[in-house]
Amino acid sequence: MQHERALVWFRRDLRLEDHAALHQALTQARRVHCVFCFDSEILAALPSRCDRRVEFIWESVRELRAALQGAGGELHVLHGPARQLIPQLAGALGVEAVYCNRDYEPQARARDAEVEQVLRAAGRRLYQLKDQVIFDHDELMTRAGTPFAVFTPYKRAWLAALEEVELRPFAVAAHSARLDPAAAPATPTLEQLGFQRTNLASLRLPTGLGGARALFEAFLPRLDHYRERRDFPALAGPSYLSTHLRFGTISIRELVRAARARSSPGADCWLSELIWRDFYFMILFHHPRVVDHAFQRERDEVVWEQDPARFCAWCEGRTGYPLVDAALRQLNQTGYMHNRLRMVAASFLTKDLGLDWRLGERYFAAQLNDFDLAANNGGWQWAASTGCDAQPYFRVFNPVTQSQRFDPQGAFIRRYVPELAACSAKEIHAPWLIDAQRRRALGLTLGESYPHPLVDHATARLAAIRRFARPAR
DNA sequence: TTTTGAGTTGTTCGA
DNA sequence: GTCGAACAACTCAAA
Repeated sequence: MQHERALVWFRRDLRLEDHAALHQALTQARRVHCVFCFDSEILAALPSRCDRRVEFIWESVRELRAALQGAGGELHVLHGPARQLIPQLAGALGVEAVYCNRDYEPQARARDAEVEQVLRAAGRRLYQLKDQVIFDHDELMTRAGTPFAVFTPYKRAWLAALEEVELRPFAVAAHSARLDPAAAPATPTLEQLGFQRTNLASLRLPTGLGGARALFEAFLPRLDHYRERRDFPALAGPSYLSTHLRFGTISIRELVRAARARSSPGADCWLSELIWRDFYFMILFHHPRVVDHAFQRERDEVVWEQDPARFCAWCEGRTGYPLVDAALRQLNQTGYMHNRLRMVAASFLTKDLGLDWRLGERYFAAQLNDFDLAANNGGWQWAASTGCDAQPYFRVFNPVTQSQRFDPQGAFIRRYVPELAACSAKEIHAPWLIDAQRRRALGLTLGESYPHPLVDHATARLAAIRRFARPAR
């Protein structure tokens, strides 16, 4: 036994099972305390006091606390600056070590480095465990010893390495008697944190461990169909686990085990998406500059348009392109956007409107329940053709073609753009092409009941390609 | 060191 | 409607 007392610091890993830091602490210490801190520095930076993510975390923390109590332990729930409160609590409890799961975002790394320093000055240790990813930033390297920069070779190396590991769950139950049950103050209310209720409860996004379990169980029978269904926003193709993966209410290892247990094209395809997640964490760790710069340095020279009115129309789902508008309205109303639509929306902002990818990235960051810096940044830079392994710049999505291909009946558009609900499946993708008489019959007045298209796609596409083309040599 | 093969998600044009 | 080529070279990763 290495330590008499330890403290497990929960952050984006709000579960009890298959939890690396908790498992390690229970293995190495006789007495284990647990803490979660609503970090006032993070909360203050949020754009709104009405934030589904905060409510989701708050609900999940309450469930985690109940689960810990059920297992014979307790969860200290703090509110304030984590980099001060965590070392303070470690001191008050007299622990020798603090255990947490590693975070890859630049700000979190800075915070953790500071906490480690303060703890060390007081003679305590901070252990950071691998838990968010299957393979850490330094575990998969090219033969030249450099980090991968292209997905496919990374994926090959990742799959080869997966063959060599067992991915056994980090069991907690065996040592749960070591959890310390000493009472802790009540969990602050949402109001005390400075936040209001949102429409979270009305969404199909159950919170906490139980919510993650329910979504996972519901997805398993669909897993084998993932590949055929995932691109159609009107279908239940994806797992809808992204927010749970973001806040760690389910373990990535459990998902990978499930994918590996099947051998179907659907399971392989889904596993590939999980590998993208590891890939972007790795990229962010090695290249923190991508947070506000193009991964491809020469793409920082691209001159973007300045047009706040158009940006605003995009945000509000008023571009006049039905699928793009449906996508943004889905985001605004629910905090979720289907992955296919994230690409369509990002392509439209950066290629059709010629606006800086960082604007869209920050808007998504503010709105997405599942917002994760690494994946969001990677996805935006892919779509904007500025990233590592990005889409070639001349490959520009056609918002009408994408609409016809991936929402052929217009079912998804009708859900979020009701003013077009009466249009036929043929008409709904490009309402400006409907002739005047038929438009009157539909009660559709462009510019009034639904906007004119903000730009002409064919023209915008050529402008986008020019924007990226290098000057003639 | 040099060479070789390959690269998430697409669109348009012309035959 | 269907098909293949062009889009534009460039860089990465492995042999």
